Amino acid sequence: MVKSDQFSITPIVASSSLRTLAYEALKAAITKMDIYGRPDEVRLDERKLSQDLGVSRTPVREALTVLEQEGFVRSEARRGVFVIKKTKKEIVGMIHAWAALESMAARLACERATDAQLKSLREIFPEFYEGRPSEHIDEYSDANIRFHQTIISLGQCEVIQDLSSNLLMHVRGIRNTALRQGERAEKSIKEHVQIIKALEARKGELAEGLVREHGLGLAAHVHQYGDYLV
Amino acid sequence: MVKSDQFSITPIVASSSLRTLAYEALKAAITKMDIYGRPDEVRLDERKLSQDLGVSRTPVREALTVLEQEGFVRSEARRGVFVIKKTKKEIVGMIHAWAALESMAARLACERATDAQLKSLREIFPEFYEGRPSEHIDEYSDANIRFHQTIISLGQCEVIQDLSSNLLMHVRGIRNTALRQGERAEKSIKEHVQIIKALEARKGELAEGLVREHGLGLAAHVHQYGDYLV
DNA sequence: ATCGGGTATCTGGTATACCAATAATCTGCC
DNA sequence: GGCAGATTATTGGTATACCAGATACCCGAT
Repeated sequence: MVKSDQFSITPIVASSSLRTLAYEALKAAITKMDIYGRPDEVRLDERKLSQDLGVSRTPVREALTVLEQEGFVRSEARRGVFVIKKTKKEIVGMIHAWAALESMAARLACERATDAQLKSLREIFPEFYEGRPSEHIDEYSDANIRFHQTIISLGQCEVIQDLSSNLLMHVRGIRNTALRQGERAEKSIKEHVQIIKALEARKGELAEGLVREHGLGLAAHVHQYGDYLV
Repeated sequence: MVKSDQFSITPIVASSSLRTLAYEALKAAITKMDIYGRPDEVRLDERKLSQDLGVSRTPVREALTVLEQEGFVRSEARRGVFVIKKTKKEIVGMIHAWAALESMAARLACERATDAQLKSLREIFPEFYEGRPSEHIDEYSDANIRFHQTIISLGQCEVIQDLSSNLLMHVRGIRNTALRQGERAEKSIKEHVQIIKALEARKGELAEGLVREHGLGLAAHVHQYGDYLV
Protein backbone atom coordinates (compact mmCIF):
# COMPACT_ATOMS: atom_id res chain seq x y z
CA MET A 1 0.00 0.00 0.00
CA VAL A 2 1.17 3.49 -0.61
CA LYS A 3 2.15 5.29 2.51
CA SER A 4 0.30 8.54 2.71
CA ASP A 5 3.47 10.16 3.98
CA GLN A 6 4.78 10.04 0.47
CA PHE A 7 2.22 12.54 -0.65
CA SER A 8 2.90 16.06 0.35
CA ILE A 9 -0.57 17.22 1.05
CA THR A 10 -1.41 20.32 -0.89
CA PRO A 11 -1.76 23.11 1.63
CA ILE A 12 -5.18 23.63 0.11
CA VAL A 13 -6.30 27.15 -0.10
CA ALA A 14 -8.51 26.98 2.92
CA SER A 15 -7.79 30.67 2.94
CA SER A 16 -9.98 32.19 5.54
CA SER A 17 -13.41 33.18 6.55
CA LEU A 18 -14.86 36.49 5.51
CA ARG A 19 -14.32 37.66 9.02
CA THR A 20 -10.59 37.06 8.79
CA LEU A 21 -10.56 38.66 5.38
CA ALA A 22 -12.29 41.74 6.69
CA TYR A 23 -9.99 41.82 9.69
CA GLU A 24 -6.86 41.79 7.57
CA ALA A 25 -8.20 44.37 5.18
CA LEU A 26 -9.16 46.74 7.97
CA LYS A 27 -5.96 46.22 9.90
CA ALA A 28 -3.89 46.90 6.81
CA ALA A 29 -5.88 50.02 6.10
CA ILE A 30 -5.50 51.29 9.65
CA THR A 31 -1.80 50.62 10.01
CA LYS A 32 -1.08 52.00 6.58
CA MET A 33 -2.86 55.28 7.03
CA ASP A 34 -0.96 57.96 8.84
CA ILE A 35 -3.24 58.39 11.81
CA TYR A 36 -1.18 61.06 13.45
CA GLY A 37 -1.00 63.21 10.36
CA ARG A 38 -4.62 64.30 10.32
CA PRO A 39 -5.92 66.23 13.29
CA ASP A 40 -9.51 64.99 13.16
CA GLU A 41 -10.73 61.66 14.38
CA VAL A 42 -11.28 58.97 11.79
CA ARG A 43 -14.68 57.38 11.91
CA LEU A 44 -15.56 54.01 10.40
CA ASP A 45 -19.03 53.21 9.16
CA GLU A 46 -19.94 49.55 9.45
CA ARG A 47 -22.42 49.73 6.62
CA LYS A 48 -20.07 51.54 4.30
CA LEU A 49 -17.27 49.10 5.07
CA SER A 50 -19.64 46.23 4.36
CA GLN A 51 -20.44 47.63 0.94
CA ASP A 52 -16.83 48.40 0.10
CA LEU A 53 -15.71 44.91 1.10
CA GLY A 54 -18.70 43.31 -0.55
CA VAL A 55 -19.83 41.42 2.53
CA SER A 56 -22.52 41.87 5.11
CA ARG A 57 -22.16 43.74 8.35
CA THR A 58 -21.72 40.59 10.42
CA PRO A 59 -18.14 39.66 9.49
CA VAL A 60 -17.21 43.33 9.49
CA ARG A 61 -18.52 43.70 13.01
CA GLU A 62 -16.62 40.64 14.19
CA ALA A 63 -13.45 42.00 12.64
CA LEU A 64 -14.04 45.32 14.37
CA THR A 65 -14.53 43.51 17.66
CA VAL A 66 -11.10 41.95 17.31
CA LEU A 67 -9.54 45.25 16.35
CA GLU A 68 -11.16 46.82 19.38
CA GLN A 69 -9.63 44.13 21.58
CA GLU A 70 -6.25 44.85 20.06
CA GLY A 71 -6.63 48.53 20.75
CA PHE A 72 -6.88 49.79 17.20
CA VAL A 73 -10.42 51.08 17.31
CA ARG A 74 -12.94 52.14 19.89
CA SER A 75 -16.65 51.53 19.44
CA GLU A 76 -19.15 53.90 21.01
CA ALA A 77 -22.73 52.78 21.12
CA ARG A 78 -24.86 54.61 18.60
CA ARG A 79 -22.00 57.01 17.95
CA GLY A 80 -19.66 55.16 15.68
CA VAL A 81 -16.41 53.29 15.48
CA PHE A 82 -13.29 55.42 15.72
CA VAL A 83 -9.68 54.72 14.93
CA ILE A 84 -7.74 55.18 18.14
CA LYS A 85 -4.97 57.69 18.34
CA LYS A 86 -2.54 56.59 20.98
CA THR A 87 -1.34 59.26 23.34
CA LYS A 88 2.35 59.75 23.93
CA LYS A 89 1.92 58.29 27.36
CA GLU A 90 0.38 55.15 25.96
CA ILE A 91 3.10 54.78 23.35
CA VAL A 92 5.76 55.11 26.02
CA GLY A 93 3.91 52.52 28.09
CA MET A 94 3.89 50.15 25.15
CA ILE A 95 7.61 50.57 24.67
CA HIS A 96 8.14 49.82 28.34
CA ALA A 97 6.11 46.64 28.04
CA TRP A 98 7.95 45.78 24.84
CA ALA A 99 11.30 46.28 26.54
CA ALA A 100 10.27 44.02 29.39
CA LEU A 101 9.16 41.24 27.07
CA GLU A 102 12.09 41.49 24.69
CA SER A 103 14.62 41.47 27.48
CA MET A 104 13.08 38.30 28.86
CA ALA A 105 13.17 36.82 25.37
CA ALA A 106 16.87 37.65 25.17
CA ARG A 107 17.49 35.85 28.41
CA LEU A 108 15.60 32.81 27.22
CA ALA A 109 17.36 32.92 23.86
CA CYS A 110 20.67 32.52 25.66
CA GLU A 111 19.46 29.26 27.09
CA ARG A 112 17.52 27.94 24.13
CA ALA A 113 18.85 29.18 20.81
CA THR A 114 21.55 27.42 18.83
CA ASP A 115 24.85 29.08 18.00
CA ALA A 116 23.80 29.29 14.38
CA GLN A 117 20.57 31.03 15.26
CA LEU A 118 22.34 33.60 17.39
CA LYS A 119 24.94 34.14 14.71
CA SER A 120 22.17 34.87 12.21
CA LEU A 121 21.51 38.12 14.05
CA ARG A 122 24.65 39.57 12.51
CA GLU A 123 23.37 38.95 8.99
CA ILE A 124 20.44 41.25 9.54
CA PHE A 125 22.72 44.28 9.29
CA PRO A 126 24.84 43.33 6.31
CA GLU A 127 26.71 46.50 5.60
CA PHE A 128 25.61 48.95 8.22
CA TYR A 129 28.47 48.13 10.54
CA GLU A 130 30.74 50.22 8.39
CA GLY A 131 28.95 53.22 9.82
CA ARG A 132 26.68 55.99 8.65
CA PRO A 133 23.34 54.15 8.95
CA SER A 134 21.62 57.47 8.58
CA GLU A 135 22.40 57.40 4.87
CA HIS A 136 20.29 54.29 4.33
CA ILE A 137 17.72 55.09 6.90
CA ASP A 138 14.81 53.21 5.33
CA GLU A 139 16.67 49.95 4.91
CA TYR A 140 18.17 50.32 8.34
CA SER A 141 14.76 50.94 9.82
CA ASP A 142 13.43 47.69 8.41
CA ALA A 143 16.52 45.82 9.54
CA ASN A 144 16.13 47.34 12.97
CA ILE A 145 12.66 45.97 13.40
CA ARG A 146 13.69 42.60 12.01
CA PHE A 147 16.50 42.50 14.53
CA HIS A 148 14.21 42.93 17.49
CA GLN A 149 11.67 40.50 16.12
CA THR A 150 14.40 37.92 15.69
CA ILE A 151 15.55 38.21 19.26
CA ILE A 152 12.02 37.70 20.41
CA SER A 153 11.52 34.67 18.21
CA LEU A 154 14.79 33.15 19.42
CA GLY A 155 13.42 33.30 22.94
CA GLN A 156 11.03 30.58 21.78
CA CYS A 157 8.25 31.65 24.08
CA GLU A 158 5.01 31.82 22.18
CA VAL A 159 3.23 34.01 24.70
CA ILE A 160 5.95 36.62 24.54
CA GLN A 161 5.95 36.46 20.76
CA ASP A 162 2.23 37.03 20.54
CA LEU A 163 2.14 39.89 23.00
CA SER A 164 5.12 41.55 21.35
CA SER A 165 3.82 41.29 17.81
CA ASN A 166 0.68 43.03 18.95
CA LEU A 167 2.66 45.81 20.56
CA LEU A 168 4.86 46.11 17.50
CA MET A 169 1.88 46.84 15.28
CA HIS A 170 1.19 49.91 17.33
CA VAL A 171 4.74 51.07 17.80
CA ARG A 172 6.20 50.26 14.39
CA GLY A 173 5.59 53.71 12.97
CA ILE A 174 7.08 55.43 15.98
CA ARG A 175 10.18 53.27 15.93
CA ASN A 176 10.94 54.37 12.42
CA THR A 177 10.33 58.01 13.16
CA ALA A 178 12.49 57.96 16.26
CA LEU A 179 15.43 56.57 14.31
CA ARG A 180 15.52 59.72 12.24
CA GLN A 181 15.78 61.99 15.23
CA GLY A 182 18.99 63.06 16.84
CA GLU A 183 21.71 60.50 17.10
CA ARG A 184 19.24 57.74 17.67
CA ALA A 185 20.33 55.60 14.73
CA GLU A 186 24.03 55.77 15.58
CA LYS A 187 23.35 55.07 19.21
CA SER A 188 21.07 52.23 18.30
CA ILE A 189 23.54 50.37 16.13
CA LYS A 190 26.24 50.41 18.76
CA GLU A 191 23.90 48.90 21.29
CA HIS A 192 22.86 46.23 18.82
CA VAL A 193 26.43 45.08 18.49
CA GLN A 194 26.76 44.81 22.24
CA ILE A 195 23.58 42.83 22.45
CA ILE A 196 24.72 40.37 19.82
CA LYS A 197 28.01 39.85 21.58
CA ALA A 198 26.32 39.19 24.90
CA LEU A 199 23.97 36.69 23.31
CA GLU A 200 26.74 34.85 21.49
CA ALA A 201 28.71 34.67 24.74
CA ARG A 202 25.61 33.19 26.37
CA LYS A 203 25.65 35.87 29.00
CA GLY A 204 21.95 35.78 29.67
CA GLU A 205 21.65 38.40 32.36
CA LEU A 206 23.90 40.78 30.49
CA ALA A 207 21.96 40.42 27.25
CA GLU A 208 18.75 40.83 29.15
CA GLY A 209 20.00 44.04 30.73
CA LEU A 210 21.32 45.46 27.49
CA VAL A 211 18.07 44.79 25.65
CA ARG A 212 16.12 46.39 28.44
CA GLU A 213 18.30 49.47 28.52
CA HIS A 214 18.07 49.72 24.76
CA GLY A 215 14.28 49.64 24.95
CA LEU A 216 14.15 52.07 27.84
CA GLY A 217 16.37 54.38 25.84
CA LEU A 218 13.84 54.40 23.06
CA ALA A 219 11.08 55.08 25.56
CA ALA A 220 12.98 58.02 26.97
CA HIS A 221 13.68 59.26 23.47
CA VAL A 222 10.02 59.18 22.53
CA HIS A 223 9.10 60.78 25.80
CA GLN A 224 11.46 63.63 25.00
CA TYR A 225 11.09 64.09 21.27
CA GLY A 226 7.66 62.65 20.61
CA ASP A 227 5.88 65.96 20.42
CA TYR A 228 4.17 64.96 17.20
CA LEU A 229 2.08 62.62 19.31
CA VAL A 230 -0.93 63.82 21.21
CA MET B 1 -30.19 80.89 37.48
CA VAL B 2 -29.22 77.67 39.17
CA LYS B 3 -25.73 76.60 38.43
CA SER B 4 -25.73 73.03 37.19
CA ASP B 5 -22.67 72.39 39.31
CA GLN B 6 -24.91 72.32 42.32
CA PHE B 7 -26.50 69.13 41.10
CA SER B 8 -24.50 66.03 41.62
CA ILE B 9 -25.29 64.17 38.47
CA THR B 10 -26.48 60.67 39.09
CA PRO B 11 -23.89 58.32 37.70
CA ILE B 12 -26.61 56.93 35.48
CA VAL B 13 -26.82 53.21 35.20
CA ALA B 14 -25.35 52.89 31.76
CA SER B 15 -24.79 49.32 32.77
CA SER B 16 -23.67 47.38 29.77
CA SER B 17 -24.67 45.85 26.53
CA LEU B 18 -25.87 42.30 26.30
CA ARG B 19 -22.58 41.44 24.71
CA THR B 20 -20.67 42.61 27.78
CA LEU B 21 -23.13 40.79 29.96
CA ALA B 22 -22.66 37.57 28.05
CA TYR B 23 -18.91 38.06 28.09
CA GLU B 24 -18.77 38.39 31.83
CA ALA B 25 -21.09 35.48 32.41
CA LEU B 26 -19.07 33.20 30.16
CA LYS B 27 -15.74 34.31 31.52
CA ALA B 28 -16.90 33.74 35.07
CA ALA B 29 -18.17 30.30 34.16
CA ILE B 30 -14.93 29.35 32.43
CA THR B 31 -12.56 30.59 35.11
CA LYS B 32 -14.69 29.09 37.85
CA MET B 33 -14.89 25.63 36.42
CA ASP B 34 -11.94 23.37 37.06
CA ILE B 35 -10.83 22.80 33.50
CA TYR B 36 -7.93 20.59 34.37
CA GLY B 37 -9.97 18.27 36.53
CA ARG B 38 -11.96 16.66 33.76
CA PRO B 39 -10.07 14.78 31.08
CA ASP B 40 -12.43 15.47 28.22
CA GLU B 41 -12.66 18.68 26.27
CA VAL B 42 -15.45 21.05 27.15
CA ARG B 43 -17.56 22.13 24.24
CA LEU B 44 -19.77 25.19 24.18
CA ASP B 45 -22.92 25.40 22.09
CA GLU B 46 -23.75 28.87 20.91
CA ARG B 47 -27.44 28.13 20.63
CA LYS B 48 -27.65 26.54 24.04
CA LEU B 49 -25.76 29.41 25.64
CA SER B 50 -28.14 31.85 23.96
CA GLN B 51 -31.13 30.10 25.45
CA ASP B 52 -29.58 29.81 28.89
CA LEU B 53 -28.65 33.49 28.92
CA GLY B 54 -31.94 34.52 27.39
CA VAL B 55 -30.42 36.44 24.53
CA SER B 56 -29.87 35.79 20.88
CA ARG B 57 -26.80 34.23 19.34
CA THR B 58 -25.35 37.56 18.22
CA PRO B 59 -24.13 38.93 21.56
CA VAL B 60 -23.04 35.45 22.59
CA ARG B 61 -20.96 35.12 19.45
CA GLU B 62 -19.37 38.51 20.01
CA ALA B 63 -18.54 37.54 23.57
CA LEU B 64 -17.02 34.30 22.34
CA THR B 65 -14.96 36.25 19.83
CA VAL B 66 -13.45 38.28 22.64
CA LEU B 67 -12.82 35.19 24.73
CA GLU B 68 -11.12 33.61 21.75
CA GLN B 69 -8.88 36.65 21.45
CA GLU B 70 -7.99 36.33 25.09
CA GLY B 71 -7.11 32.69 24.66
CA PHE B 72 -9.91 31.16 26.70
CA VAL B 73 -11.71 29.36 23.90
CA ARG B 74 -10.95 28.11 20.45
CA SER B 75 -13.53 28.11 17.70
CA GLU B 76 -13.36 25.51 14.95
CA ALA B 77 -15.51 26.07 11.92
CA ARG B 78 -18.48 23.76 11.88
CA ARG B 79 -16.98 21.78 14.74
CA GLY B 80 -17.73 23.80 17.81
CA VAL B 81 -16.32 26.14 20.39
CA PHE B 82 -14.01 24.54 22.92
CA VAL B 83 -12.63 25.72 26.22
CA ILE B 84 -8.88 25.76 25.88
CA LYS B 85 -6.74 23.68 28.16
CA LYS B 86 -3.37 25.32 28.41
CA THR B 87 -0.41 23.01 28.16
CA LYS B 88 2.30 23.11 30.77
CA LYS B 89 4.59 24.73 28.25
CA GLU B 90 2.09 27.51 27.64
CA ILE B 91 1.56 28.08 31.34
CA VAL B 92 5.30 28.35 31.88
CA GLY B 93 5.48 30.78 28.98
CA MET B 94 2.78 32.90 30.54
CA ILE B 95 4.63 32.99 33.83
CA HIS B 96 7.75 34.09 32.00
CA ALA B 97 5.87 36.90 30.33
CA TRP B 98 4.29 37.79 33.63
CA ALA B 99 7.68 37.90 35.34
CA ALA B 100 9.00 40.19 32.62
CA LEU B 101 6.10 42.61 32.95
CA GLU B 102 5.96 42.60 36.72
CA SER B 103 9.68 43.20 37.04
CA MET B 104 9.40 46.21 34.76
CA ALA B 105 6.47 47.42 36.82
CA ALA B 106 8.59 47.13 39.96
CA ARG B 107 11.28 49.22 38.35
CA LEU B 108 8.78 51.86 37.36
CA ALA B 109 7.16 51.77 40.78
CA CYS B 110 10.46 52.77 42.32
CA GLU B 111 10.42 55.92 40.26
CA ARG B 112 6.74 56.72 40.37
CA ALA B 113 5.05 55.45 43.50
CA THR B 114 4.81 57.42 46.71
CA ASP B 115 6.31 56.21 49.97
CA ALA B 116 2.85 55.61 51.31
CA GLN B 117 1.91 53.49 48.35
CA LEU B 118 5.01 51.36 48.68
CA LYS B 119 4.47 51.00 52.38
CA SER B 120 0.97 49.69 51.72
CA LEU B 121 2.53 46.53 50.36
CA ARG B 122 3.35 45.46 53.87
CA GLU B 123 -0.27 45.61 54.92
CA ILE B 124 -1.23 42.96 52.44
CA PHE B 125 0.31 40.28 54.61
CA PRO B 126 -0.97 41.29 58.01
CA GLU B 127 0.02 38.39 60.16
CA PHE B 128 1.87 36.00 57.93
CA TYR B 129 5.26 37.39 58.78
CA GLU B 130 5.20 35.47 62.01
CA GLY B 131 5.72 32.38 59.92
CA ARG B 132 3.85 29.22 58.98
CA PRO B 133 1.86 30.59 56.06
CA SER B 134 1.03 27.01 55.15
CA GLU B 135 -1.46 26.95 57.99
CA HIS B 136 -3.57 29.67 56.42
CA ILE B 137 -2.92 28.70 52.88
CA ASP B 138 -6.15 30.02 51.39
CA GLU B 139 -5.86 33.47 52.88
CA TYR B 140 -2.22 33.59 52.03
CA SER B 141 -2.94 32.58 48.48
CA ASP B 142 -5.31 35.50 48.02
CA ALA B 143 -2.87 37.88 49.66
CA ASN B 144 -0.15 36.58 47.42
CA ILE B 145 -2.04 37.45 44.27
CA ARG B 146 -3.02 40.82 45.69
CA PHE B 147 0.62 41.52 46.42
CA HIS B 148 1.69 40.99 42.85
CA GLN B 149 -1.24 42.91 41.47
CA THR B 150 -0.37 45.81 43.72
CA ILE B 151 3.20 45.94 42.49
CA ILE B 152 1.96 46.03 38.93
CA SER B 153 -0.52 48.78 39.65
CA LEU B 154 2.14 50.85 41.41
CA GLY B 155 4.15 50.76 38.20
CA GLN B 156 1.44 53.02 36.81
CA CYS B 157 1.79 51.74 33.30
CA GLU B 158 -1.60 50.93 31.89
CA VAL B 159 -0.33 48.72 29.11
CA ILE B 160 1.52 46.51 31.56
CA GLN B 161 -1.50 46.40 33.82
CA ASP B 162 -3.79 45.28 31.03
CA LEU B 163 -1.47 42.63 29.70
CA SER B 164 -0.79 41.31 33.17
CA SER B 165 -4.39 41.12 34.24
CA ASN B 166 -5.09 39.03 31.20
CA LEU B 167 -2.25 36.68 32.01
CA LEU B 168 -3.34 36.49 35.61
CA MET B 169 -6.74 35.17 34.65
CA HIS B 170 -5.08 32.19 33.05
CA VAL B 171 -2.46 31.59 35.71
CA ARG B 172 -4.43 32.33 38.85
CA GLY B 173 -5.42 28.75 39.45
CA ILE B 174 -1.90 27.49 38.97
CA ARG B 175 -0.41 30.05 41.33
CA ASN B 176 -2.61 28.83 44.12
CA THR B 177 -1.86 25.20 43.46
CA ALA B 178 1.88 25.80 43.32
CA LEU B 179 1.85 27.44 46.73
CA ARG B 180 0.72 24.20 48.26
CA GLN B 181 3.59 22.21 46.86
CA GLY B 182 6.91 21.74 48.54
CA GLU B 183 8.33 24.69 50.38
CA ARG B 184 6.93 27.10 47.84
CA ALA B 185 4.92 29.16 50.31
CA GLU B 186 7.79 29.59 52.78
CA LYS B 187 10.21 30.46 49.99
CA SER B 188 7.70 32.85 48.51
CA ILE B 189 7.16 34.88 51.64
CA LYS B 190 10.85 35.42 52.22
CA GLU B 191 11.27 36.75 48.72
CA HIS B 192 8.30 39.05 49.17
CA VAL B 193 9.96 40.70 52.12
CA GLN B 194 13.10 41.28 50.13
CA ILE B 195 11.11 42.78 47.30
CA ILE B 196 9.34 45.19 49.61
CA LYS B 197 12.60 46.30 51.15
CA ALA B 198 14.15 46.96 47.75
CA LEU B 199 11.14 48.96 46.66
CA GLU B 200 11.07 51.04 49.81
CA ALA B 201 14.77 51.75 49.41
CA ARG B 202 14.03 52.87 45.85
CA LYS B 203 16.54 50.43 44.51
CA GLY B 204 14.88 50.03 41.15
CA GLU B 205 17.22 47.59 39.49
CA LEU B 206 17.42 45.44 42.58
CA ALA B 207 13.64 45.28 42.96
CA GLU B 208 13.33 44.55 39.28
CA GLY B 209 15.78 41.68 39.55
CA LEU B 210 14.18 40.23 42.67
CA VAL B 211 10.72 40.29 41.14
CA ARG B 212 12.02 38.64 38.01
CA GLU B 213 13.81 35.92 39.95
CA HIS B 214 10.71 35.36 42.04
CA GLY B 215 8.64 34.89 38.90
CA LEU B 216 11.20 32.67 37.23
CA GLY B 217 11.26 30.60 40.38
CA LEU B 218 7.56 30.00 40.04
CA ALA B 219 8.04 29.10 36.39
CA ALA B 220 10.70 26.57 37.27
CA HIS B 221 8.50 25.21 40.03
CA VAL B 222 5.59 24.70 37.68
CA HIS B 223 7.89 23.19 35.11
CA GLN B 224 9.04 20.70 37.68
CA TYR B 225 5.94 19.91 39.64
CA GLY B 226 3.19 20.77 37.21
CA ASP B 227 2.47 17.23 36.14
CA TYR B 228 -1.23 17.75 36.64
CA LEU B 229 -1.11 19.88 33.54
CA VAL B 230 -1.15 18.38 30.08
C1' DA C 1 -32.94 86.37 13.32
C1' DT C 2 -32.96 83.29 17.19
C1' DC C 3 -34.39 79.83 20.01
C1' DG C 4 -37.14 75.65 21.30
C1' DG C 5 -39.15 71.60 20.35
C1' DG C 6 -40.49 68.07 17.57
C1' DT C 7 -39.48 64.90 13.76
C1' DA C 8 -36.69 62.45 10.34
C1' DT C 9 -32.59 60.03 9.86
C1' DC C 10 -28.53 57.67 10.95
C1' DT C 11 -25.92 54.56 14.08
C1' DG C 12 -24.54 50.56 16.51
C1' DG C 13 -26.98 46.66 19.06
C1' DT C 14 -29.87 42.70 18.71
C1' DA C 15 -32.76 39.09 16.83
C1' DT C 16 -33.57 35.88 13.32
C1' DA C 17 -33.40 33.30 8.96
C1' DC C 18 -30.60 30.90 5.83
C1' DC C 19 -26.34 28.52 4.12
C1' DA C 20 -22.68 25.16 3.58
C1' DA C 21 -19.82 21.83 5.56
C1' DT C 22 -19.30 18.30 8.76
C1' DA C 23 -20.73 14.49 11.50
C1' DA C 24 -24.13 11.18 12.89
C1' DT C 25 -27.45 8.06 11.42
C1' DC C 26 -29.90 5.16 8.47
C1' DT C 27 -30.44 1.92 4.67
C1' DG C 28 -29.73 -1.59 1.62
C1' DC C 29 -26.67 -4.55 -0.75
C1' DC C 30 -23.35 -8.19 -0.37
C1' DG D 1 -23.50 -9.12 10.19
C1' DG D 2 -20.71 -5.64 8.12
C1' DC D 3 -19.73 -1.99 5.31
C1' DA D 4 -20.45 1.69 1.61
C1' DG D 5 -23.29 5.20 0.19
C1' DA D 6 -27.05 8.17 0.93
C1' DT D 7 -29.71 10.87 4.08
C1' DT D 8 -30.54 13.64 8.03
C1' DA D 9 -29.17 16.56 11.85
C1' DT D 10 -26.14 19.78 13.85
C1' DT D 11 -22.83 23.53 13.79
C1' DG D 12 -20.55 27.77 13.01
C1' DG D 13 -20.62 31.44 9.26
C1' DT D 14 -23.23 34.87 6.91
C1' DA D 15 -26.96 37.85 5.48
C1' DT D 16 -30.76 40.57 6.69
C1' DA D 17 -34.51 42.79 9.33
C1' DC D 18 -35.67 45.36 13.16
C1' DC D 19 -34.90 48.19 17.43
C1' DA D 20 -33.70 52.10 20.39
C1' DG D 21 -30.88 55.82 21.27
C1' DA D 22 -28.54 59.78 19.58
C1' DT D 23 -27.88 63.27 16.23
C1' DA D 24 -29.21 66.53 12.73
C1' DC D 25 -32.54 69.02 10.62
C1' DC D 26 -36.65 71.69 10.07
C1' DC D 27 -40.25 74.80 11.25
C1' DG D 28 -42.91 77.83 13.81
C1' DA D 29 -43.28 81.05 17.72
C1' DT D 30 -41.24 84.93 19.73
